[in-house]
Amino acid sequence: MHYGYKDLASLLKVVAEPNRLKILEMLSCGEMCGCDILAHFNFTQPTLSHHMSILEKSGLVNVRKDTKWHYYSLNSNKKEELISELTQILSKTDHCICKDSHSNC
Amino acid sequence: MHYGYKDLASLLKVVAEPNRLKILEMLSCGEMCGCDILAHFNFTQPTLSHHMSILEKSGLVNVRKDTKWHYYSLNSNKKEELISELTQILSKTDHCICKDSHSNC
DNA sequence: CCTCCATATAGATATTTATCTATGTATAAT
DNA sequence: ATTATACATAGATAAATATCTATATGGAGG
Repeated sequence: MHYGYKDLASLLKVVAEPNRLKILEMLSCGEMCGCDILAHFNFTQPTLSHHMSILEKSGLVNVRKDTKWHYYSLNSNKKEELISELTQILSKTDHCICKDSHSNC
Repeated sequence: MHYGYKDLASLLKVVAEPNRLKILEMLSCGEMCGCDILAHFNFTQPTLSHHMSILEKSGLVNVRKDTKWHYYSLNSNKKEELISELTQILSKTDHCICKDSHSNC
């Protein structure tokens, strides 16, 4: 159920990039194909392909492939999961590492 | 009021590191000094110093310096700000870039 | 004054990563 | 068939960064 530090950090790294943040914001409005996304950026198509691949592998973005076009959309479940995990790790909880018997704090 | 993509990405980068996530979780339980934090990790003291410096500069962590010891604590306002900004950018809103007249999506 | 302890700084290194150019693949249209 | 379009892959490069060792700073206590 809960992510480890490494897994959550990996997911946060996906989001910790200005261009990917902008892409995610765009997808929050609805499905878009790659070429329409690309039109909003100054970088090249292989760079977008790289970013979309990272977003896809993270699970934050889904793809629907219709012949030539790839339609990308935000995975709301994964988005909620990210925010939930981040919120919990930054909040005082019972299962905090400081409540651990191995801890000396 | 709102962060730009670059600013939010910078703040997310601070959090997108497993050791810093663990530090922040520890601080969510309350104030801790550097040497107590260090005891929970396998890396060296300069490495902790590096991580604490990043956390401090980001505003996510406050420091209270009492002679030899530095007591670190979580800045709840900044934490809330981070979660709020991330939530908003991933949510369908009126000021989304897709509503921009310069956009063609 | 000298020694321990907590923290910071300097400098080096290895890894990651965002970007590019060049090219490949697959589908659509003429 | 040929050309154009959408996307992916390969390989190179420059920048960022997490870590280390070595050393400095500065307070506490004998």
